Amino acid sequence: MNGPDYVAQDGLSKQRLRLWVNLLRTTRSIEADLREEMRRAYGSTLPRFDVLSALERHGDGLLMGELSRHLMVSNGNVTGIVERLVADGLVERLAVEGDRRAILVRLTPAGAAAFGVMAGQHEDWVDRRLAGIGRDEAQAVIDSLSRIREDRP
Amino acid sequence: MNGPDYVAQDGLSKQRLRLWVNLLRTTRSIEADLREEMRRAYGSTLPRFDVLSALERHGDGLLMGELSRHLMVSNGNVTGIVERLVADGLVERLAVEGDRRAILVRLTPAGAAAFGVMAGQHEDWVDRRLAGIGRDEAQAVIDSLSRIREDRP
DNA sequence: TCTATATAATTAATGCTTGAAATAAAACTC
DNA sequence: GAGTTTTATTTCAAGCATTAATTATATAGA
Repeated sequence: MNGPDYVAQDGLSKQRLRLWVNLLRTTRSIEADLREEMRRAYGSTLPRFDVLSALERHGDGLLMGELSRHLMVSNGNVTGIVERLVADGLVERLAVEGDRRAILVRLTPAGAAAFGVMAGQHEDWVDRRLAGIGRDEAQAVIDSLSRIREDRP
Repeated sequence: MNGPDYVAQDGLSKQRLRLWVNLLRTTRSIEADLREEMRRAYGSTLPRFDVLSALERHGDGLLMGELSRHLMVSNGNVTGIVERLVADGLVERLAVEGDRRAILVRLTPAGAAAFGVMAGQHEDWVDRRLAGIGRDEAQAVIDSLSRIREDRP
């Protein structure tokens, strides 16, 4: 707690804070751009896209709880988003054989079609937004971020 | 659009998409942890902390619009958060000499004191959450993120 | 089997967030 | 200096998000 050790520790903590601020600002900036495009092009939102995307990757459907864990958002949140997607006919709720508490959520054909169109465009928006980043640099950042997530106490 | 070029381009776009997904998941994970701590320790929220933090860095106060740009959130959003902070006595609104449209927002002494307590703790939470990242690695990620933000079209 | 506990999902209250419309004041322009 | 445009902020409606409480069902133990 004296001399160079303390200074080094203090500087490192500040550096990590800078990293966090950069992470937050960058994510917000990209998210704002994608939200704007999604609204302009499809009159839709990112949370809706995220739900469709998760369901696309799990063609057999997901339980509400699984969906909530995949998206890292609360249970009650998913209820509302799925409700609106059901109202738009993009998603359907199915009873689960053998567990009457559970509800399976799945893309409808219309939902799969809508997602197919959006997903390509979405990838393109991201590609343009990250145009300055090459393969190796991307991998390096991915590795750092993965470690942060796994290091969680 | 054929052979290795296409494959390379395609792979890079997918890689950038992976980078974006990692960015989003990591930021959400850290944000969720910080929100939880902030709620538990101070019964407060991150958006409120962000406003106090911006005002701390600008001791003379900020206009609503400047605050909104600093935080990268909408104008109407700031109105609501500042309103609650004013109600709690942490922030005050002042008329601006020479422009009766504008409103200057500033920390009250109570707000400065409250922020002082929270800021140290906040830095510590971030430090622990990013404990696996060293100085050079942090700098490398910061550099990549900064470039992404500056590359904005 | 009865009861206690755990799990799946929804509901409710509150706060955050956006985009668009409204208000009001300042700055231009003719 | 009257009318137009721009700027600063708020208001509003809708959707997103969280936590806590509730409902309903399933599981485990006595």
